[in-house]
Parts: sequence; structure tokens; C-alpha cells
Amino acid sequence: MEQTPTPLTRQVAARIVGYIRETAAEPGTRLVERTLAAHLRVSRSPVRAALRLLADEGVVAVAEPGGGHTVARPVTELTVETGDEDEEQYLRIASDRLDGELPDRVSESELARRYALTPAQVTAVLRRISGEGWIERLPGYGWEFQPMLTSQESYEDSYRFRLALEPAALLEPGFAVDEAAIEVVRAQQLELAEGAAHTVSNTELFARNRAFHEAVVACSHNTFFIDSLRRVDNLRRLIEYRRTLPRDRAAVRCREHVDIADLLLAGRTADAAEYLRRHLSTVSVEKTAGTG
Amino acid sequence: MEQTPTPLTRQVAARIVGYIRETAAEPGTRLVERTLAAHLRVSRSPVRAALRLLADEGVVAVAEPGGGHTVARPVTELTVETGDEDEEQYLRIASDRLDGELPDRVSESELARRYALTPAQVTAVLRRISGEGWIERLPGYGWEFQPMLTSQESYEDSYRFRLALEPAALLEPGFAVDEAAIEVVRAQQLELAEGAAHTVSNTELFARNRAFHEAVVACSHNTFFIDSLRRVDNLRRLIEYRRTLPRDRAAVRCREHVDIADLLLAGRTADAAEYLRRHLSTVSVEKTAGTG
DNA sequence: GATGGTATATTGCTAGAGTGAAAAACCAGC
DNA sequence: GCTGGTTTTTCACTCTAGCAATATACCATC
Repeated sequence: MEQTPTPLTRQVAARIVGYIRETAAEPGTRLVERTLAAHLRVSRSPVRAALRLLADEGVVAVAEPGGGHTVARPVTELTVETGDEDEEQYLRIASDRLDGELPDRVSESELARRYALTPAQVTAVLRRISGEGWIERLPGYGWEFQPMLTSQESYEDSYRFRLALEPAALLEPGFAVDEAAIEVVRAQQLELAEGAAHTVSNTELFARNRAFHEAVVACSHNTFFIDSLRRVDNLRRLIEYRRTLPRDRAAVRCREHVDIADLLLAGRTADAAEYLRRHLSTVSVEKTAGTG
Repeated sequence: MEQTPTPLTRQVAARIVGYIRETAAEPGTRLVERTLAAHLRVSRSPVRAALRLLADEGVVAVAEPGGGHTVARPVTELTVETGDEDEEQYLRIASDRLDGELPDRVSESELARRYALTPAQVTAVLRRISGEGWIERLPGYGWEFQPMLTSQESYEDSYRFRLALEPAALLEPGFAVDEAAIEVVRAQQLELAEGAAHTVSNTELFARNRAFHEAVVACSHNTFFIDSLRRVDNLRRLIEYRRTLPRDRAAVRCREHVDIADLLLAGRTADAAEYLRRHLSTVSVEKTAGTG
């Protein structure tokens, strides 16, 4: 009865759980297959497989009249299980590279051997890494790692880049506050500022702060600003993992995030931009001085 | 005697010609295989194949004592033959997409059929396009085109992005003018300003202007600024191809480029940044008003 | 120790058949 | 028209073996 689910099925299942949480759907809410498929950009096939999987786990219930599935449990009880094996491979390579375990140039078969990957998996992970800009295909055979955020210097570079970018994004003519989105990240930041910053994991802290900054910049409705920030954050994530963040300072920064959100919600965009500029300057100094 | 050269061999040959031109090597100059290989990031194998090809074409000569190759002709006589078939495939797809001939979602086999490509070629071109950010792999099968610079709106977005980026790059603490590089692009711009802007091809005009802006930003020595600009330019290139540029205005802009280069060479970086800001504002208005 | 020449080892592409999974089309019921 | 269920079609991955091209190591010479 319980086939081993495919990676895609697991991923879709995880994202359905995320969807339920985002929409705060209460138990009994119908989960429409076509809607989910369109939202997750896949066909109904993996959606149906994922729903069966979630039904086995008791997360969703089979609707009696007419079939289909409904939410079974309240949002608060949902676990976060990602089970993303692609992500693991990616992080292992990133980690090895940062530790200097991987040479500057590697061949695809070398990666396949070292990490016990199929050719398709190698293709997938290389696609992702090159998309993030820290590996490049050579003209002949092989790939070459590009300088990452390893050095202190390039880390500071990334902050000055954001300093040029983010405040400018708020001053875009197309800037319009997405109140719902800002409310969500504001709530997250408030929670952090009021103590959660001391208990939450490194990963989670970074993810939320990232979500805040990206939600703000997303209001600019300018793809170039949004994409650029996302690219920088993808790289930052890899080394923030390995840092020990001073949590008392983090709490202060989260409070500032709340303030920025408030300014935006009050329509004081210019003030928010200026506040954001100062905020980034401060963080930059903290980070780059903190660990030397 | 004359085997059909591989794509890589042709590409390497073309880049060797470019190398000769860049270094302004005179006839008789020795072309060291290992140096070329390191410079082009390939092994000596394709370099040797390319040199044999160029020897057949008479571009390089076989050195008599001790073997090896030397430059045969003066730089001015060199042809520009690219013969880059990967580039052609890429441009065909870009063109079709801009014309609305390609649907939002495509499968790899669909592309292979439509353009008569081998699977490896499909992989290569998708790698490139996704690197430039206008296609994305879907979670399941298939790829989805992302909004490009098709719309007038997104085109304006790209200019405002550069407006936030480029002047800020000049104010980077690590900014240091690469005099040699700036001299080169200054000379190109001067030539354009003094008439060549009216005779040169669309492609060439765009390439030179791009080279100018990127050379300036490269002096910031901040990867994030440099990469971001390159990404925007990759996209701009695709639609600038199809524009009819008003050449009299282009000449004026090239003159401004020369002025900016002069300010930089004189060490007046702040003035250059301000000039660049005004320059970009003007260009933005011209472009976005010109063609409607 | 550079350099060109040569030999060897690896690499990634090709081709074809087979396969499980995903996309797409179709159907029935409300 | 919207929904869940079902069927059909298409897709891309997995093997396998073979191979030309590339990368690498090794010479010989000056």
C-alpha cells in the first residue's frame, strides 16, 4: 500500500503542508488538486501522490462525499519535515568547498564518485550551484569554482552591495507596500525581538531575516532588485550557517525590522528607506567586526 | 589533412585571434601553448588543434627551429570569424521567444525537436539561458520561461537598477582605476564619438558601450556590482539587437563616455560618479521615450 | 626550467532500448 | 463550470557500450 514516494512527491507534500500553514487553512478545508498543482507548478499526478502520502501520515483526510482531500489537523500541529535530499547533496558540496576539501576544478564524474551521485543528480546540483554563481562550466571538460563569500573582504562587499540596493528599491516609482506580506514578516520579527531570537536555530533566524528583507524589496516590483538580493542571500546563507550569531544583537536588529515594517505600513516610505540604510550600515559593521 | 574541427577547436581558434589582437602581437611573436591554454582555461589539446587550424588558414606560421607557432600576419589583417554555433542556437531561441513563437512552458525534447539539437546541446543552451535568468526548471518535467525585457516596463526597470548600481560602484572603498583598461575603452568611445557611431553595426555599438560601462564598474573590485551589471547587460543585449538606434544621439552618449573616462583618469572619481548618474538618467529617458 | 612533442588516462557525449514518473487529455457527477 | 477519478501520452532518467575529444602526465631538447 505504501510505495516509496519519489523525491518530487515528498517535495510536493512538504510544500502542501507549507501551503496549508500559509493560508492558515482550518481542518475540514477542501484541498483542490488543480489549484495546488497550479500553485506548485506541477501537474496533478505528483499532487495526488503527495496527498495520498499526507493522508497516510494523517495530515489530510479523505473527504467522504465525492472524494478528494481536506485538511485534517490544525496548522499548529504540523511538522516541518522537508526530507529534501537534493538540498542535502547541495549543502554537502558547499560545506566541503568552504572547508577547502574540493579543488578549484572538478569534473562531473569526479563529483559523481565522491558523493555517490547519479549523472542526473550531478547535473541537477551543478545547475543549482552555477545558477547561484559559484561554479562555472569550463570551455572544455570540467567545472571551475568561483570565489565565494569565503573571504572577509567579499563578505563586506556583499553588505555594501545591499546598502546600494535595498534603500534604492524603496524609492522605486512602482513601489507599493504589500500589506499582507509585510504584516506576516513583521509578526515574525516581533516574535524574534521579544525573545525567540535567543531560542531559535541559526538556520531559522537567517531564514526569517532574509524573508523580511526580501519581502520589503519585493514591494518595489522591480525584478532586478528582487533577483539581485535573492542571489546575494543565497550565498550569504551558506556561510551564515556556520557562524555563531550574537543573539542579543540579533534581537535588536529584529526590533529595527519591526520599526521599518511600521514605517512602511504607515506609508512613510522615504523614512523607511533612510532607516533601512542606517540599519544595514550597523549590521555590516557588527558582522564584519564581530568575527574578524 | 584537414579534419573537421570540433566546436571547441573553432572557439579556441577564435579566441586565440582575439588574444593576438588584444596583445597587439606583431608577426613573428611566439605563441606559447601552455600560456594560451591557461589563459583560455582549457588544456593544451584543443589549443594545439586550434593552432593547426589557424596555420592552415595562414593566420599563424610554424616556427622552424624547435617547432611551435608564431604570429604570421599583422593584427589589422585578422578576420573576426567566430563560427560559434552554440551562440546561433542561443540567439535563435531568444529571438523566437521574443517573437512569441515559444510557449511559456517547454520540455527539453520539444526544444530538441524544434531546433534539431542533440540532448547535450539542449543541456548546454538551457544552462546558459537559465544562467541568464530567463528560464527556470520546473519541479517536475519541463522548463518555464521567465518574464524578460520584453515589456517597456521591465526595460525601464533595468535602467533604474543600473542607476542605483553603477554610480554606487564608483564610490566603493576598493575602487581603483585600471588605467590600461579604461584607456582601451576610452579609445573605442572616442572613435565612435568622432563618426564611427554612424557606420558601425548595432551589435558592435552595443558591445562597445557595454564594454565601457563594465570596465568602469570593474574598477570597483566588488564582484556583486560587476556580476549584477553583467547579468542585466546579457538581457539588454537580446533586445538591443532588434532596435534601430538613433545614431546621432549615440554619438553624443559616446562623447559623454569619453568625458567620464577622462574624469576617472584624472582621479576625480566623485565627479565621474555624478556625471555617470546624469548620463544614465538621460539615456534612460531617451530609450524609453524613443520607441514607445 | 621553459617549451614543443608524444603518449596515456579521463571525460563526457552518442545511441538505443527500456522504464517509472509526470503531463495532459478525457470522463463522469454534481 | 468545477471537481475528483481515470486513461493516455510524453518525458526524462537509467542503464549499456563505444568513442572521439579533452585533460594530464611524460619525454626530449635547447
